Amino acid sequence: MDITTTIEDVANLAGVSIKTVSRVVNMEPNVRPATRERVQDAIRELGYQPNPSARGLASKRSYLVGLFYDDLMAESTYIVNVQRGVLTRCRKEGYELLIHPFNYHQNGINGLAEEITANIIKSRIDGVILTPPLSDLSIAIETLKRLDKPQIRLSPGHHESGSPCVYSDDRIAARLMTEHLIQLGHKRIAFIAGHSGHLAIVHRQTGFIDAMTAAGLNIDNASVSQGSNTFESGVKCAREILSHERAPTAIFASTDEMAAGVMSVAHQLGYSIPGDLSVAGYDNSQIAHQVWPALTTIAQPVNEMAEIATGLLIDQLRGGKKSISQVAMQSELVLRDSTGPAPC
Amino acid sequence: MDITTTIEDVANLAGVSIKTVSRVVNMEPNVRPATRERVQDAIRELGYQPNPSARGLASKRSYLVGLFYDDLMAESTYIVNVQRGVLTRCRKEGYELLIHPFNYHQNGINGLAEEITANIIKSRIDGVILTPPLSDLSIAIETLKRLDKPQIRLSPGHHESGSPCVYSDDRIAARLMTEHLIQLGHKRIAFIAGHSGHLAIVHRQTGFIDAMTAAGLNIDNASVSQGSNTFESGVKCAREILSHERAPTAIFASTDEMAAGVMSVAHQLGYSIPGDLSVAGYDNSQIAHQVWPALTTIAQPVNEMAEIATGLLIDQLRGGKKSISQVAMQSELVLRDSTGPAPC
DNA sequence: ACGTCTGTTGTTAACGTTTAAAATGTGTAG
DNA sequence: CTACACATTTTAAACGTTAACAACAGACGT
Repeated sequence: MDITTTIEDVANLAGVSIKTVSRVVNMEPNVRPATRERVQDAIRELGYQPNPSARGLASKRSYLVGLFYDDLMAESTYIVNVQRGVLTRCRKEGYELLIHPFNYHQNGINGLAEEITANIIKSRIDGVILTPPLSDLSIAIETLKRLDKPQIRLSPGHHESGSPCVYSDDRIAARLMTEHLIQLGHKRIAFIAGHSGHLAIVHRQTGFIDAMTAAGLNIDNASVSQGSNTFESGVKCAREILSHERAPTAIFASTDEMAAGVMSVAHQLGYSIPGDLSVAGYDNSQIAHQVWPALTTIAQPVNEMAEIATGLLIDQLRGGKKSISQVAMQSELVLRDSTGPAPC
Repeated sequence: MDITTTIEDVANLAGVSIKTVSRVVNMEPNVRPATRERVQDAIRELGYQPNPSARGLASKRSYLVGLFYDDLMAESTYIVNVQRGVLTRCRKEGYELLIHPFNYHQNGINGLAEEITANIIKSRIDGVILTPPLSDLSIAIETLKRLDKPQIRLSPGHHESGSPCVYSDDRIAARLMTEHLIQLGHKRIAFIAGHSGHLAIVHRQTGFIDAMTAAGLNIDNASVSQGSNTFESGVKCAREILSHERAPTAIFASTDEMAAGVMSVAHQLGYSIPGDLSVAGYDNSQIAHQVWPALTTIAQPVNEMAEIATGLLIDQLRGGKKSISQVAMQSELVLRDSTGPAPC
């Protein structure tokens, strides 16, 4: 129970050398089952916890993983869930998590490389989990490679880079959502794109276009407007979209925040949702439950993806199987009350 | 620039012993300015970064601080801002942050003590930042004291415990908000309380009662209803409150999420805000901007509080001034468009 | 000039673990 | 019964830093 119990105490109690204790602790082979048992008993009895600093010094590992994300995303449901998933896995595997938000919009893209380098050198991180939009910046990927830091990316789609990655295909999911709207009879559907620095947004837009094209529906200039992921930008876009003479009967916003902005405007303008206008979002954020009616959206299994990614990273750190480098996960269409049949 | 540069390399380049380099790195006294300069040049030239594991091993410090919070709060704007503030200060001071969400609702309050103990022993944390509602549980405070871990609390009000704390007085701020509503001419004001496990909520309710009593306004049973901090609970309470024959003309919800729930119901029932009904929240969460009209609320300087708290903790860790143990910060009334004059 | 103090620098031994190499046992084939 | 291979265990030397103490230098009072 004492925090100052050392490997030597355990060795003495078990009547073996410290190296044998080390073997047991690290689950190394070549320990006789009986010995292993004896050591484990001693560990339990003394409540021994290996000293991470000593370990780190001797083995040149820190048992720390870093979560790198865009500070602008810090408040998003996405990042919070990633944190949760990563933490869950870290605890299981005996790793700790260091969170590192980045502010690369001020210093530009080169500043980012420097900032990453500084962070890696200063912190003793063993490996990095990269989240969007950082995970889609080759400068980030390459910088970490140059520093020889194991990394795993969470990404909105398949990627050629060959760097290990857990992804869900946003293009397919966006297509799914659009098809849902089309099935409800909507013909004039508007899409609100988001921050173009996010690859996810690009994929979602492509998925929208895929579905529209496949259904033979018209995509004119007015069909796609440019937001920036935020509620406010959703408001702005909606004002514009709904001011047109032949306004769409459905709006698919590429983030839930923007969709919430759309709904707010729609209510103000007297639209009934989904009677007059269907609204769909993407991400299954908290806000999707906090609007009325509840928002139809796409849910990625963020928690699970983060857990899996962390697992893969730790495998990599343990020098194990580098084979599995790309894992695909399925997003889900969550039908709620903000979408309904097109008005006649 | 090489990550494997050691203190010895620096010592050789500067022509001094490693101890002198150590002195310079740790800003210890008794180094001649000229020597210090020479060492600093060498450090710069080699891009030397002290090895944290070696440091930790020798000094029994880890340069890691832990942020302990309730996992249920993980998605709140509050916790996100605390994370940001803490990180800002940690970076300045050369510390790293370990985030530790706790799930003590399943295992009960005793489970919490064990969980904290396990976390402290396993992780090499030097000190802990406790956030509400953990910071108001004496079991948490006492457990850390027993483990001899320096701690600092972020709290919604003054506290007798004597443990160091940065707080903003929620009672006073809630009184301020209530007075604002009273000044607008409201006489029937409803208060929606939140999760009673949060001391903040209790203080906010007391502040509400303070103001009502001081103004000679009636507080009957119907004036205070019981929510649980969430949007959904706000919806539930609002349905009830607004179903009464003499419904209030203003509702003060003790969290923004609940206030947003209230607004959603009010819109559905055809109330105009703030024409027919004023709504106020607390926390200045993201959602306060994402409702229409924008929500009048109370803003705590969360970022700043977290920074200061972290600074105090690190001072403590450095063995410095333990004198300043309670810092009070001012919350601010943020007037937006959801509150207005009472209807005649 | 001498000792003494004070500020500066150096030396040596931890700190608790892993790694590499050496030593001991244990079983099996000849 | 011996020898050799192989599994298990021990020993000794890192790892890079700080802590404790020793040594040295120059300033100062006597």
